[in-house]
Amino acid sequence: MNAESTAQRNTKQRSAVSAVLNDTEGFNSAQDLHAILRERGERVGLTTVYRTLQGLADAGEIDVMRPPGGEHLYRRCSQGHHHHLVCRSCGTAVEVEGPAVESWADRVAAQHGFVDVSHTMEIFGTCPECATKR
Amino acid sequence: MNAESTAQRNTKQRSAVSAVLNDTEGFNSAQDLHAILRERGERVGLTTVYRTLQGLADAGEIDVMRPPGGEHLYRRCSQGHHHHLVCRSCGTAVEVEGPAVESWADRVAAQHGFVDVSHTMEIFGTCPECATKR
DNA sequence: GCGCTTTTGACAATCATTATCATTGTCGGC
DNA sequence: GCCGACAATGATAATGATTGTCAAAAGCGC
Repeated sequence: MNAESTAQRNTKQRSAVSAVLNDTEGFNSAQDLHAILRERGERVGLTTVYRTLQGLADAGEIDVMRPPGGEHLYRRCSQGHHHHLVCRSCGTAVEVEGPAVESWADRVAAQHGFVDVSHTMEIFGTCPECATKR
Repeated sequence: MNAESTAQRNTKQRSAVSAVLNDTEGFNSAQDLHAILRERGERVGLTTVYRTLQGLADAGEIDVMRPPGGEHLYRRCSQGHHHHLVCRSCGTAVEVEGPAVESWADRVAAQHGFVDVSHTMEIFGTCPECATKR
């Protein structure tokens, strides 16, 4: 048994996925990223995109969001723990930090005796641009 | 066209689904609820279960959770806005309130000019029982 | 009771994600 | 630089929850 099973090998595909995540701004679904790679002429299988994204997510290098609608969305984000304020219309995402929220979640969990605590939070709304447009 | 299309009719199926939600404690998937109805001898189609749950969720009578894993989980909850502290192992769910979180979310969204704001939050952890067991 | 309208439910369709497995590419040692 | 073991890849099939469809079967108002 070894906890250090970081037997990750460097492959072109992995770099390609990572590169696309660098170039794209908002959240993208796995299928979107796959399509972008295709357009770029990169030969990457859909399966690999999923696997790579999972790996990156596990490594904490990208953020995953599960919006109501069923698709997983991925995005390269700044390091550290933070949450997202997402526009329902255009998908623009703003990174926000809420130390108060973190501590509140931990505190509440501790009060109930829960350990090994994590949490998820997303804020949805309509951004100024989309609000004026409609 | 009428915005007041709350033309809900009372049917046995709807009562049955609601009854099961009353009897069950934790979160249940639509398929679980359907199975329970079957065991009870109620004749309810899977489609109807989904539709009924959606309706109840829209009406705010039940809560929906989308845990990482893909299934929608439903639960009858106390009225009003609140969040859940869920055990990863046994699924026990505690309702928690966090006025601070609500106001924080609203404030942050407002700062960025977002309107029509909503948010989702789930706290995951291991409950005392499961923690001592392992 | 009657008729209109909603609801139901069996089944098919959808669609993102995961599993499969033979082939290919990397890495580390020689 | 070359080789062999082993992880990574990727085309395809499988999975499985959710949604769509539409004829038949209840509700509700009168």
